[in-house]
Amino acid sequence: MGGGVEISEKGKNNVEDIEVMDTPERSKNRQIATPISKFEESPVFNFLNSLSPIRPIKSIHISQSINPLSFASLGSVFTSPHVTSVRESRFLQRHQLSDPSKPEFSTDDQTTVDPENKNTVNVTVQSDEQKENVDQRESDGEPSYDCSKFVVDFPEDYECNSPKSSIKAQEMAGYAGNSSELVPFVVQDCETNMEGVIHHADQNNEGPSCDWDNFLIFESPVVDGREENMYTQPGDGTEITDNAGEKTDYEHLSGLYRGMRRRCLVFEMGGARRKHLDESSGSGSDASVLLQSDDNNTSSNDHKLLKTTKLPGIGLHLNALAATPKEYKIVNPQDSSTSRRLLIRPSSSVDFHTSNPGQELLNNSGPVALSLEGETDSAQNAVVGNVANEEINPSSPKKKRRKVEQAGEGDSCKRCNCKKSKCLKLYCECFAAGVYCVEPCACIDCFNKPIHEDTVLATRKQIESRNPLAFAPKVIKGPDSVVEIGEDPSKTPASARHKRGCNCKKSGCLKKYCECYQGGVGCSINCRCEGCKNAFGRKDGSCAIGHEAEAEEDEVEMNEKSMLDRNFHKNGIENDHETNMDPTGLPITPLRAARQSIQLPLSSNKKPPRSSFPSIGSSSGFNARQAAFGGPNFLPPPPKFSKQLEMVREDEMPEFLQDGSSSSPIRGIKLSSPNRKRVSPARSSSVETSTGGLRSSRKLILQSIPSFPSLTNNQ
DNA sequence: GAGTTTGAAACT
DNA sequence: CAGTTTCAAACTC
Repeated sequence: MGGGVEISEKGKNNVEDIEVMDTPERSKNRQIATPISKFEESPVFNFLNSLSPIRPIKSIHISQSINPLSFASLGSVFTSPHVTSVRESRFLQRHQLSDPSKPEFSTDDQTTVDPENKNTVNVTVQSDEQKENVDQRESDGEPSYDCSKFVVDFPEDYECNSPKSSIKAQEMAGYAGNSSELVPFVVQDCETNMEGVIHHADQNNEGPSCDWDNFLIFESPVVDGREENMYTQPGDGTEITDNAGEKTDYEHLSGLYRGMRRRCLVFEMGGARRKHLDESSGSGSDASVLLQSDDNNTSSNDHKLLKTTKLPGIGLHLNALAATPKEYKIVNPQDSSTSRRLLIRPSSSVDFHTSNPGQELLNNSGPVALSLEGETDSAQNAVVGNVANEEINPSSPKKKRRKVEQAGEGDSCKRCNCKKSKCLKLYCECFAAGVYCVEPCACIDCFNKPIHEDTVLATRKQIESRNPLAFAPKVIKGPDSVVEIGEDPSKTPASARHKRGCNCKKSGCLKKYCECYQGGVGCSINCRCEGCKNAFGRKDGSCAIGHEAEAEEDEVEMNEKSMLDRNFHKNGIENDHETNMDPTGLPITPLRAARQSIQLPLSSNKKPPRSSFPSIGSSSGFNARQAAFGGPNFLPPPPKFSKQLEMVREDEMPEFLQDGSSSSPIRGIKLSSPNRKRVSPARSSSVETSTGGLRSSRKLILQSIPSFPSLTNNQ
């Protein structure tokens, strides 16, 4: 991408430049949000405000803001996966953060994590809050991107943004449509944040610097002259290096800064990075080493960042998410578990998952993150080395799995036991989830590893050719769980649905055999199940829990579908949101990484769900569900599919953009015949996805529709 | 831990 | 498209 180039060019630019680089979301939010200032005064707003550590300076558009996020960058989404990735990252971040259960959140001393958490305080409120934060940031001139998380915590303390930012943000709104442009922006946002911080530090060595020190725990050996050299880029370096005398203090900052920027870069520019990685020689054994070797500042930056954050899973993938609290603290970059990468192709479409800066920050597996896109040979090798264990030691898969489960790892971490499929079929959870198999896996003859990237990608393509939505999330969650904040929490969110529906005959949709149940969603008319007793909602519309919502949803869904169709005809864009999947097949893996979970209601399982989702991704949906099921204690097994829910839409969008004709919303709409045995994935999925999105945010959708025109216009 | 059940995925 | 087979997870003992 040109993003890299732009970045370097703009590197000099300080806050101002960065500020200028408004994120697409931001711009959109701004556009959409402005009218919504009225929400500030709403009780909900107040509530959220109370929850949020950050003081809302600007009006917060709760409901609408959500839309922007979810739909937000239609243009961007369509245009570039990168942009979406960023957005996705937000979602991920939110979810992760949102989960209260996680130790991370609970601990105050978490230097790196907590800050972020602050950013995304409550899951239920998350989107709103985030928006608030975003708004604030916008108002403050702070970049809204995930990469800016660091800054986010310190918004007040570190107000590096120049007033110009707000003004420029508007200007930037025009960019929303252009992905290529957006990417750089994102990167810059990251940089900007950091720069802003740095500037601030320069100006005020005192306060902020101290905080940063605490915040930034740079373990990385990398902080040395060499690194300095590596990182010094035009502009960036200047700021950091300018204060030679104070260099010591800034090293951390610079490292962080660099790391952030790199992260952005990395995610944004998978291809470039990949190249670099390939070039990098190899000390492949250690991912961190690889990173360092990486020619771009980015790699080293990430490395630093990763180390700095010390949170596992920075790259965030499923692995990262899966990491147990312990793992988080003990982050071992080399640990294969952490090193799992999404099976994303270097291509843009894939980048989504990589782009979860937020998560990355949260989760430390920096090297992992790199590996995601990188797939560099060396990187691969490094990863491979880690992964090799899996292949070599397939023994006691269940044991491992259980162990992991017990450890509290969530869905985010897939662990398969494939023996015959070579982990190249959808039978393999890892493969299906778009992630490489990792150590915990007990698979045999596994080809789902970075080493076999080509094979994996080829296989993926093949499968996708067969079923474009094969890798799409099976359960579709509402555009934003937050959406339903206003609704009665006791009701089942019903924001999620299984795209294709299940075909259960004996399990009564009460066991994890049922994808719907596993995904924590109710069965719908799309299901061909027999004797459905799904606790989340029965096919017939009755729902053991929150059936009201369920039934309501169905109705709404139908209405929505019709609405959507109409709207689609008009705009032709909306679908994109909901429909994901890159035709190329590059998944949305990143999204999957998110694997937010909607937790199952009391699962019959005594054991923790195989892929028990750590509480990381508690989504609003989850919360609602939780409430519905009886509160915090209720921890249903994490849905296997929910993982990808949030990001899905965005991911899917590109495809539609590319091929709008192929999946017309209309076509999809009438997918569901109750009795149909199998729904053609493409249709059903597209439709369902759209509907799913609608459901979750049906109210929003209606609202959001109007906003689209503006977005498109910008483009 | 081994074996069974289940339903999705894959195949025909 | 329907039926069958394969597969691996979920589950039971």
